[in-house]
Amino acid sequence: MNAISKNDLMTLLIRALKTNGLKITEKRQILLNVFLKNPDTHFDFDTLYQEAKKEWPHYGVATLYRNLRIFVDKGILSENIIGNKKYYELKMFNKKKIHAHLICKYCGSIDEYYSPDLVKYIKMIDKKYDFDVYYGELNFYGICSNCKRAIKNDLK
Amino acid sequence: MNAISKNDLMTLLIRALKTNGLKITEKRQILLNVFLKNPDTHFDFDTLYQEAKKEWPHYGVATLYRNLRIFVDKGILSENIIGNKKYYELKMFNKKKIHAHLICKYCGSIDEYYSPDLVKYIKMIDKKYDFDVYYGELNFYGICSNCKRAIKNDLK
DNA sequence: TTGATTGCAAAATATTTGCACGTCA
DNA sequence: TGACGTGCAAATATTTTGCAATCAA
Repeated sequence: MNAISKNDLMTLLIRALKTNGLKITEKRQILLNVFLKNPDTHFDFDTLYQEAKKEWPHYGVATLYRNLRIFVDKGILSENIIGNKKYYELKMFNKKKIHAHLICKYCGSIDEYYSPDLVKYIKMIDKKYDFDVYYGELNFYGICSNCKRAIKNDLK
Repeated sequence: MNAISKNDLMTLLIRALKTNGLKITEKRQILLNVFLKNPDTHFDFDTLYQEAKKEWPHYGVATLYRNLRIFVDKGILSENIIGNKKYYELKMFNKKKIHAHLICKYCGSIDEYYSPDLVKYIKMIDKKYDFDVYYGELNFYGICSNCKRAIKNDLK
């Protein structure tokens, strides 16, 4: 196994900042670190804000809003709106790039789903509509297997 | 051709209101009529508000917000968030139900796309993840054919 | 040094709510 | 009539902006 360490990932992220002409500030590192600590999570604004404040109590909302926007623009984070909330995730972790979210209406869990069929499907859109897809948001709402099981048990 | 007339569609919508225990008020009819007038359009709040005000100058924001939420909850309208805006469309027109939006980053146009492959794709998710999909939002961002052509001409 | 970044507070937007009045069934 | 719906204004929530101070390069 050659899993990439969190330190390595941070190095990559810092390189990404440099590449984009952004300064490596402590506030930005704190933010990116929140993502690194929990790579599979989709964070909403409030959670990010609370987590950032744990590291730096004076972290300002404006700073967070500004950096989120910059990071999304520069392609470091992706933004996904589910329900009424915006969720952010490190694009780095989604080498799969375009993936789908499976959102459970019962427990609110957000899982990711990816398959080569999705790529095939997108290529088909390109061809059929002469539309160049370069990014996609796919949200499927439904009931996850855990909740299905729980519901069945309740009915017993 | 047996195209359904707008009157018929309004009748269906009114029936939908009744079925859901909602009163048939003038304000609601005005709102639904905005959608009927332009069936293929995805309306944002401001556009809906302006259109409603044309028919009833005192139409209030609260009324519009409330009715939009009710209609979305009852499944009469669907809500889709693109960029920072919420867009609404009559579900009635989307018998296809789950369809994708092709959003052009240049001109902002929003086209709809549907194919049986999408249905197949969703069924696969059901099976593979044991996740019951009952609704989906799919937004693909890219460049539409018109803009591609325009860009090519500019480069000449 | 110098332009980018930050925190704070204020401003601008977006959305919801309380309430008196109106109206659909 | 009576519950539901509406408009207005006020309250909240969300996001952006101006600006002086600070910081990274």
